Amino acid sequence: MPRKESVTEEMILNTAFEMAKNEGFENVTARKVSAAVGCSTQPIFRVYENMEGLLVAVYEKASQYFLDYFKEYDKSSLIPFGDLGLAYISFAKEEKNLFKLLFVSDFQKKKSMYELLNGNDGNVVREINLARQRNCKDPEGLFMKMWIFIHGAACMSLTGDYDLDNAQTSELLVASYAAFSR
Amino acid sequence: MPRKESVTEEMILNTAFEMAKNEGFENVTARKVSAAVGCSTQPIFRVYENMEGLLVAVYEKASQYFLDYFKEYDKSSLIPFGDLGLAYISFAKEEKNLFKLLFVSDFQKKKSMYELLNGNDGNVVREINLARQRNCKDPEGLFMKMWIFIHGAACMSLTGDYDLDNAQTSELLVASYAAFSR
DNA sequence: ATATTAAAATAACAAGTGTTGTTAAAAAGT
DNA sequence: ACTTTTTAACAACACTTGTTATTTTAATAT
Repeated sequence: MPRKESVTEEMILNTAFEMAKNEGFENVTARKVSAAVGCSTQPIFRVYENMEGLLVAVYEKASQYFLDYFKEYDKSSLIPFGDLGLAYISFAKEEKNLFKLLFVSDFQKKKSMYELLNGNDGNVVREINLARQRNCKDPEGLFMKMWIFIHGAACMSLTGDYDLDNAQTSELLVASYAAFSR
Repeated sequence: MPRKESVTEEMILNTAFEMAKNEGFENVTARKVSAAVGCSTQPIFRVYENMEGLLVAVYEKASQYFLDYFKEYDKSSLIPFGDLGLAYISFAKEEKNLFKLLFVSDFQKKKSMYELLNGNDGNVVREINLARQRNCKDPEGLFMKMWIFIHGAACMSLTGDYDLDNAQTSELLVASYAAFSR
């Protein structure tokens, strides 16, 4: 006897996510989402308790999107942190809005950088172990230095102050690994 | 014959700047500024054509504030880019809101990172020349690498992912200079 | 067919934003 | 005193935000 739902949680979340991706997280508003879905604001508040609920869901989807992005990424780097770093910088360049949300915003429910990077597959731990296998004496310290560098390049790309392509970035990471790991 | 002005441009700008510094640039609104000044919104629009005019003035004041901050900063680093880098990271830690405005936001009227850093005194050029004097073969390339690293540390401090004090940071910069400059 | 019941639409509220008439107030020349 | 001129306040407009009360719509069981 109840009316069949025509606006699903999936429709709302996908639309809100695309909006965060294309127009920025701060532009995800109830009215804009509902207009894009093609409904009133009401279905949003049936599915989510309030806007914060939807925004948390968008954030979660964004973090999963990043992990999937990395999983799909070419894994041919010769150095530890090379693939992860190249994917990270490339993600910053290609998905500025999502990168900002995940790694530079002060969104309340944000995970720490390490937690998000590591993911369920232990991306960071794996790379640190790889460095250890290569007789690096302080793999954690190496990770710290490498990641400060990688994060710096990624953040500079957001403001247009970093303009190297993937091949050049790859060389740069190899050079910085060589510099830091002696 | 004119009525004496009781709300000056200086009062408005100083108040708006303090607000950007303490509560964030995005919270500088006409009503909040006027409430803090203790007047109506009217004087703001007498002095500035519109809010963008005030915001640009706040931005300019913030960039001057950064340059003054650097000028006052301890200049005892033994390496090129050491003082500038340490001041930059320290500024990011102490003045998160202003740092975000100046170096990570997408404010329309923003200067490029290099332009702002260099300032009127040629801070960057001076450091690059210092590196050249020390027989560095590619001082510009060294600056790029060093600054990617420095910017990375500064940005990570914004999100709580970098937690070294000034002494540790100083050591880190010396180490990275040693690594990059061979 | 009709009653039931949940979904969706409509419309509104309250709070916030930039901005702009209009009006009151005050200082100074006449 | 009176007029001129500038400043500032008040109030309002038009807009956006999250949220919610009310009404309409649709699907099904009876």
